[in-house]
Amino acid sequence: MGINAVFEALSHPVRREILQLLRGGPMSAGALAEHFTLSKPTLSVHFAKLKEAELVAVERQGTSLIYHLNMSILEEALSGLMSFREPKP
Amino acid sequence: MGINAVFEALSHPVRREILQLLRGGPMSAGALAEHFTLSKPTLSVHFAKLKEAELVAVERQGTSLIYHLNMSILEEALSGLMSFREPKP
DNA sequence: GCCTTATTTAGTGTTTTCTCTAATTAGAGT
DNA sequence: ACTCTAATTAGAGAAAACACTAAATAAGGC
Repeated sequence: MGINAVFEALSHPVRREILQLLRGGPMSAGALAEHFTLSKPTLSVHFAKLKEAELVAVERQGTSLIYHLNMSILEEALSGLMSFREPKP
Repeated sequence: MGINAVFEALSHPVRREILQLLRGGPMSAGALAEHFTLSKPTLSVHFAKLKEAELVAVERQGTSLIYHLNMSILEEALSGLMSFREPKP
């Protein structure tokens, strides 16, 4: 369930760019959307996929939803890829 | 072009499992196919995507095609993910 | 309670992915 | 040349992904 969703989420360039943007710190959905020419609903669907993969977490702040990176899942995916480098046990 | 194809290739569980199998050393298309319940043509399409992403390389040996891991591309994708861990420059 | 702002959910059409079976290519041996 | 094995390419259909516009939800200020 988990690892599949993570790699599926990472497969789209827009979603990877969203993660890049979040490296600079938490951002609202609207602020993120301004960096793309896509419509807000389209971006919202991308956010949902990143959230489903737990690559990002959401927190409400007034009327805004603030997204931020979830490092631990990223580390997990990372170490999964890392294991390719070691000879099979 | 390159990085997109790599993440696209990594997005399918079967293709990730193919890479896992290749960790044990080079294998022929047929030998790889035996590890799955999918048809050989289907697997062949997965091989093609991995090859397009340059995650694997092919070499003919008689009537067989031998696939093996291309570490350098894997390292590249890896360090690309790694950069998420560092604060933005 | 009503209006505004921020964002998501619903509905729709198009494009892409994934799988299959059938046909084709490539090399090796007789 | 013929045949066998190994693997790919071609064609087709079902399922999923992606983008849009329009409608719904949630919180805050008047």
